Amino acid sequence: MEGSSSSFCRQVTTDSSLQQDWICAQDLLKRKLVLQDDFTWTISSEDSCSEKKRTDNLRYIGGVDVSYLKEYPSLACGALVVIDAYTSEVVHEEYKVVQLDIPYVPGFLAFREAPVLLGLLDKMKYKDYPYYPQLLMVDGNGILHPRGVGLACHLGVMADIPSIGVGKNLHLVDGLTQSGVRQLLEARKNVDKDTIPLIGKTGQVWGAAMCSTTGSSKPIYISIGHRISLNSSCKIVKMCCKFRVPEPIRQADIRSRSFLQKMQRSQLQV
DNA sequence: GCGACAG
DNA sequence: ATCTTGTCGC
Repeated sequence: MEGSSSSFCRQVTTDSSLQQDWICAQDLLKRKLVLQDDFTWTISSEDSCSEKKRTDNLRYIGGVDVSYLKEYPSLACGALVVIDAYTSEVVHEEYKVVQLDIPYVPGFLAFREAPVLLGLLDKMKYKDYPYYPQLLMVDGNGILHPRGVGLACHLGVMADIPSIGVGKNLHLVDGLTQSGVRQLLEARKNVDKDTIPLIGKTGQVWGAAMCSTTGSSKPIYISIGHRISLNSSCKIVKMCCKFRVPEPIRQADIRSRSFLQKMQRSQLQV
């Protein structure tokens, strides 16, 4: 039948009028973005900070991620962890298991993952827990996005918190390619640079690619989320990288996955 | 027209 | 994103 292919496409790509709504929402969010440093704390530059200035330093960094199970693709676990930048230890963790009916569509990740994550931030604030994060690190991009408003921007604006986007894979935008970026990084290694700006064919700076650990060839992709500059973003991410993925996101990733799997096992035994 | 596409 | 074991190396 002639209608079969179009209805199949509609299933896969999501209703187009819904996507128009999403684009509209993203355009509104984009107007509220602040692309420069807008916070009161300072970034601890190793030991060069005096004892009394320490209290003004960035200390509590939030990391968020969402995990899934293959068996139940619509089941998800959102996680928010807070890391003490001085010790790298987790000082707070929040989880929420939800059913997600919104599919993952490239360019619209926020509409799938933001609600549960915003709920976790709200809960921390509402319950007046200590360690409410001063900054949010997000597993997903900031302005490195087809319309310049990725998940990290979305969360930053909605929760009014400085945020940084960290992608493990490059979102292909404005002519950027993985291979092109890697070539540039390879060339810069000879001059002791592990971070390069991501400049598209239009000249736009979308973020930065960083080889975050010594000797790693696979970069991570950093972009502004909200209320922070790219420079500060890179400094902070670098500061958090014990491994390739910065600790706040890495812990959110590990713990959300294990939370979901523990839950699955206990359900099976009942 | 075809392929590519964060998590 | 998800599944999965061992295994190579510091």
